[in-house]
Amino acid sequence: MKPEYELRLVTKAAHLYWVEQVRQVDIAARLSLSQAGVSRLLRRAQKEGIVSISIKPPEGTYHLLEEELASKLGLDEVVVTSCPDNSDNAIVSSIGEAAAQYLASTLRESDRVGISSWSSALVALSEHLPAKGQIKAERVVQLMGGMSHDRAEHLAENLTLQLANRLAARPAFMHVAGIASTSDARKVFCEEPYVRETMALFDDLTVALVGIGTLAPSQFLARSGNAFSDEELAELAGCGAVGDVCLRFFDANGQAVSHALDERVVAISAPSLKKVPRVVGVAGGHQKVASIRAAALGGWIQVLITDCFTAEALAEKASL
Amino acid sequence: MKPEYELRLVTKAAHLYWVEQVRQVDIAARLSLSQAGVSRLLRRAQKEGIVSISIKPPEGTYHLLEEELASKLGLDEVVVTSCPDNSDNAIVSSIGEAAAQYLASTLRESDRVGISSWSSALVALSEHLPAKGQIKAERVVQLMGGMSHDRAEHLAENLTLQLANRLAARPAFMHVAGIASTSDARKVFCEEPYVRETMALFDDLTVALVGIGTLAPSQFLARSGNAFSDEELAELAGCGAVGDVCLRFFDANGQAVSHALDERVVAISAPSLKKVPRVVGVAGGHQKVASIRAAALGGWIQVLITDCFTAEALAEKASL
DNA sequence: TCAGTTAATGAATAAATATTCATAGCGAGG
DNA sequence: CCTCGCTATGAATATTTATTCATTAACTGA
Repeated sequence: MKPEYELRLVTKAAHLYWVEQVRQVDIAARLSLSQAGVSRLLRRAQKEGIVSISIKPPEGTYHLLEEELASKLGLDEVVVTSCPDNSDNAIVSSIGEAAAQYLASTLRESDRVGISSWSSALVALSEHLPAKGQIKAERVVQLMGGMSHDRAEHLAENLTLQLANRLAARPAFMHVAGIASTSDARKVFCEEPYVRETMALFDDLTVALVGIGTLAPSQFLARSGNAFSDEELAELAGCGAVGDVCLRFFDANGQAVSHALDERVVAISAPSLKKVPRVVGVAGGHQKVASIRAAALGGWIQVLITDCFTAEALAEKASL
Repeated sequence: MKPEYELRLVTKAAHLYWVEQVRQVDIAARLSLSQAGVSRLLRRAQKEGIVSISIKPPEGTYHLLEEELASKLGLDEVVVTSCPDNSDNAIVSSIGEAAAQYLASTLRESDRVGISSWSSALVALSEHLPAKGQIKAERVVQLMGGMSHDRAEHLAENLTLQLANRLAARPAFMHVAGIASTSDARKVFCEEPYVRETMALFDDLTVALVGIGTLAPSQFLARSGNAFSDEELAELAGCGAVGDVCLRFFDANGQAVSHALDERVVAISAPSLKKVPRVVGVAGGHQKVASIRAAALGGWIQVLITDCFTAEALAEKASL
């Protein structure tokens, strides 16, 4: 058959199928060939680029950026939220809400959820979950100690509790400070029955919700009074550390930085954290770009929820 | 659920499905919903115009023009061929070839094919059919008399014979002139056994291949010596006739023009012609635009095969 | 608060599409 | 002229997608 007429058939079939929405059997009848033949014509039309299918993302969605980040950072999924401006307030609120949506649509009743604390984004997440519990989980497990020693904020416990309530899940608390004064003190903490019980759940989690920290303690964290000192931070920086997840620090490529301070942290261990099937990092802000990138590259998180400004910066940085 | 996140899901599903070619079940798994849900998201994506599918016709194909003509002229199918220039030679050759392709891909072995003659495009059609007969028909039936009275060309018979040979079909000839000198003479012709036999087949055709004539006899037709005189043509024109199929004349809207000359034509009758399920008109050239349009509007043909220049002119005319 | 209505959901099923397989035509090389 | 391998084809089948249906959740107006 003349190639020109063949092309005409391909084009016609493509038009009928994709534009006029005609079924393949009907096209087959009209073109006097079998349905299998039409299927083949259509495959050819795709291969030869006669049809082009394009997705135009609605305002406020960023699927290309998400794809790009997921592939460049080796993540399973990236959610990029639109955000009115790049202030920390706006970012925290928008990614918190998105994270809530993400949880709402992916959480199963059988999930055992770990939660790191000291993150305003995670607080926002919890607050955006519907209070009426149609979204459920089995357990909500606090991943790091968080009790403030000089204020009665009990922030980490509060967050864990609130999340557990909203998810109609049984909570597991740490009830101790996240940073012990010495490694021996940490050992003592870990011997506490509460803590042992909770830590026993770490290897059985299905999801973890974590913030991603930078070396400079966030205002939030500083206010809690529960952070490393400037000297300690400087020492970590000297070892190449750029950020942390649950106070487990890593360098710019995500490689774990081992350091004596590690021994004072009362939290899920790096190996246990890496064994959690789905770690969801919720973070945004220009000061966090480097640590987010590192957390992703190092495999500390599988899912990233961030805002469009941070996402842009990450994409730019990743493409260098 | 927040409409923004919902949109994100729709977009994501659309991207995965149409760009990444992921199966709905796999998308469902990734998005944590059922396959039915994905199907619904995708439907929404189409409805809301998030996906746009466009067909870009390869060089030399004219599917939009074909669609337009088919709908405006009320035809089942239109084939528009590309054509190097708008000379009659180029047109006849290209539409002849296209018509051959069309026949090749739509003719069944059980088809009974009528053929009008006196048309250079039909000659080209026949010549472009592969001589080795993989395309077959049951019968090839001459629809009009065509024997020249002063030259031994036997053109119509030749065409019928050639077509029958190429289609491995049994031919049925008229063996008389297409225009009798008087209506009585026509009656005598029609009593001829040959003619009666052939005409008996007219009501049982499945396809007819016809040229479309203008009032000014074509050079081809004039040379055959078998045409109406200038006075007769003027008379027809006076009745509003603009063209003919098988010497059955019609006006600009395709309404049959009845006239005494009708009684002298030895050919398939207008009613019989209109009963043929699929009449394929093969014609092109700027002088034929009006008669092609009329033939289509009057329901004389169901399929039109023409060139891109004529098609453009038809589309322009039809949109007025 | 509660019945009545509407909308959303996924399992089951129906419909549509892709693939497999057996067959037939065609060209190249004996 | 024949045989081999290649391609093209449609019937049968497997896979994938759309729809139906029953259930549940959410919303509305007493």
